[in-house]
Amino acid sequence: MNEKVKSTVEQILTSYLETNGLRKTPERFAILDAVYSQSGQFTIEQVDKLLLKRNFRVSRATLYNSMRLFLALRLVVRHRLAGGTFYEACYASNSHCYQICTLCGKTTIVRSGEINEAVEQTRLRRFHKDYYTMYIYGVCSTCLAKQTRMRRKNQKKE
Amino acid sequence: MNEKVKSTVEQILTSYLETNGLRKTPERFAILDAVYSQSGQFTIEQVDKLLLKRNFRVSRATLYNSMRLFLALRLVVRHRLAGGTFYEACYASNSHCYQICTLCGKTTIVRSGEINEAVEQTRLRRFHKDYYTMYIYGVCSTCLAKQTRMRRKNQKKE
DNA sequence: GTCAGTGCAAACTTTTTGCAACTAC
DNA sequence: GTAGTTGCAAAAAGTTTGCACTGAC
Repeated sequence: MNEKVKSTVEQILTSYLETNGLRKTPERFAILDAVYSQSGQFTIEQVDKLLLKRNFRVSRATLYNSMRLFLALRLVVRHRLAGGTFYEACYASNSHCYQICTLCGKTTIVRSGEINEAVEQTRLRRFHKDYYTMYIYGVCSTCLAKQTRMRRKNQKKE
Repeated sequence: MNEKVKSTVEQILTSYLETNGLRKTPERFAILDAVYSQSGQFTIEQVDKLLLKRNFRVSRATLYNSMRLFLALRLVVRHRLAGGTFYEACYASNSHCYQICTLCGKTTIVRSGEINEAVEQTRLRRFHKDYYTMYIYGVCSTCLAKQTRMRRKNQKKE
């Protein structure tokens, strides 16, 4: 993640902490930086490892506390998928759409104006929309190819 | 859930087990029936409780194994939300859209032709679409009203 | 100096696993 | 009879909590 984004989210965190009378601890900023140094989806474990590599030790509790804070500020999103819990830095994009392969678990972000539009258009009853998360499940081309190959093999056997 | 649906899903399970050389154990059918006796979202715990009420004891392992089986057959969907993990009976409707209140956690199913259409229209790269799950986050009218009342109160104080 | 925040370890929740016993086929 | 399944208990994974200590303000 580039430095400009990092300084922007740092700014968001700073002003949130200040206006709410919370403390600007080095841990929070170190964790935020580590989060925005990840590419794509990552686990709590990976954040911890990166921090250690940078010689910054934090406790599990602090790590989870900070992630919960970032989650509330929507500086990260959390995905609790079949393969486990993953986080993702998400500054400035509130709604998200992913395609997930049900065979290998590979997850890719999808950008679709049509879907955005459709959600926008949809009127919900007794509800004020804020943002959405969508998971489109299916089979990626790699797994599809494997399946096809498999089937051919089995047919030859018979 | 009505009896017709129950017998249909039982049928689906039966034929799956038969064609795959798996066993039609009483546990599997008891659990499936309990799942389809729930209304709306439910937890593993609730399924267990209903089974106990019916004098049918199953181990945790069997419960989870069966749910995993039903998940694969798409007789249930699993939601791993902030408030915990919930399951939902879902025969014959593959894609799902929910509105979730980020304040009280209330979840309601949304039926939107527009969204279905939009997903249908969206072309994904190197991916064969199957079904989707969408969560629209926001604030429900009840919580919205509470917030508004709260604000008025605070303004009066000042 | 004060209190929010941290580290630590233990607790807790949820889910999985290994193994012996059981049973559907 | 023989695998596929189950029950049990222990383990694993993921997350929270209580408490003493620390450090940002």
